Amino acid sequence: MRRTKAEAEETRSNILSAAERLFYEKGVSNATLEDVAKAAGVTRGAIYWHFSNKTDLFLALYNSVQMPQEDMLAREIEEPGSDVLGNIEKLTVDWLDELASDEHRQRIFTILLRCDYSEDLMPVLERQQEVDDRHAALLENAFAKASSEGYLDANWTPRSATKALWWMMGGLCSEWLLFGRRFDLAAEGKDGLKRLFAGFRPVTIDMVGSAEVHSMT
Amino acid sequence: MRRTKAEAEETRSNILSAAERLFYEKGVSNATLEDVAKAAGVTRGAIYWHFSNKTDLFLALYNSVQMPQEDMLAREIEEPGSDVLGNIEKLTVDWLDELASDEHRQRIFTILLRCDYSEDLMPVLERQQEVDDRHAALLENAFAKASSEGYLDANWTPRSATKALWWMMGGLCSEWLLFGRRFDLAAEGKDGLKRLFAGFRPVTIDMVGSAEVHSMT
DNA sequence: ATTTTAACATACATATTTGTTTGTATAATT
DNA sequence: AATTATACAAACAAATATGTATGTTAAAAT
Repeated sequence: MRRTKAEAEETRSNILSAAERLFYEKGVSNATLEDVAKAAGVTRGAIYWHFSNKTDLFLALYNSVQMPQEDMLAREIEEPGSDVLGNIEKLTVDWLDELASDEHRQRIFTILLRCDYSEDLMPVLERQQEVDDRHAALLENAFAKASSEGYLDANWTPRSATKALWWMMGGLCSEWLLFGRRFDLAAEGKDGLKRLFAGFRPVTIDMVGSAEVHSMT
Repeated sequence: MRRTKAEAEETRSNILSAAERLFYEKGVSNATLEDVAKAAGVTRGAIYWHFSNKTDLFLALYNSVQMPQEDMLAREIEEPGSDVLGNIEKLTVDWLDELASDEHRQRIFTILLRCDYSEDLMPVLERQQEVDDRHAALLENAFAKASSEGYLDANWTPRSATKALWWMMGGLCSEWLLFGRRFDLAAEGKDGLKRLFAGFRPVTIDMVGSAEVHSMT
């Protein structure tokens, strides 16, 4: 039953998809390698051939998903003179759209969210932290640029705006993923972001007219 | 070795605390009942006497933490004429303070966040959802009251404000709990909430002065 | 055409965890 | 004071998952 290299690569990939489905459905630690093997149409022998153990399989799965478009974010910031806040907002909304339409990514993120990280999975947590930190730093740079150009309302600092956006995105996606996707992520997210970003932009005189003016109490 | 009723109740509580610590440290599914028993200074016999199995123990632990102060929120809304938005903000900040100073609650929440919910734990997830929904509904009521009294900026609706606040709190607490509490939850949370709530309040003429006025492009 | 080796399947040995059963000392009951 | 039921500990049985070792077949290599 010796397979050609292409076939072997296919079973490897089959194992990975099966692992993704089962880790997602039963949780990483509740899914057994026997389950994964059966779902992939192979025996554990195949799994142990391609991966050294469950942790290794998990790490391979984790590495198989390419993380969000940092480069895009970085490039958007470079673009001079354009509407920086608008760019950030668009990028964020796009990211939500992608997540909403990519079940693969949904499952991976869900797995990452709700797996309990025992000691051997710590590298995953740490790498997640790294990526997050870099990402947040880029965001803060973008907001800093917006701020220096006068496009950030005085109420916000680059750092606070970054965090508000970050936390809102985190809460939004977590709730959506963990609680059965009970709402339209793209639509609701877009709406929420629109309002949040409206708050980021400086207030202009003509905006005040529409609101009732309250006297200070 | 038959113990008095009080002693028995104490071992039961010891088991619960040990379970809390170990579920927190190793994750629910990676912590064995033997671990818990050892940590509690008993044998598994004691655990099986007080609880029927691990799931039951987990549920008991979950039930032992009283959920956030819905009643307080409900009462605050009733209070007439007062600054509703201010009340919500204060309540939220207080909630963060409590979480920041209550390690017990921190561990419970962390456990709930990162345990993978296999089928037998589903009741927990569902109850969490229930509580969350009720809580969110109360919040929305409060924002609706604020709105009807003209205290909510036109940019926001009760529902959108609720969600923005909800998601931000969720993201904030999740990041803090899951990523090693790397920042000052109470301080940063308070700051972020201050800015978010500033955006909730209607803009008044005198606020515009401090900001540079940009011409419309 | 042989030989070798890659890509698995199969079988096995072991460790781990769980659930249950039995034993037992003592508090509570009568 | 004798009995009973409680609150466990200790032992046992069974299931489950893991890791490894061995077998097998066909693709490559020679």
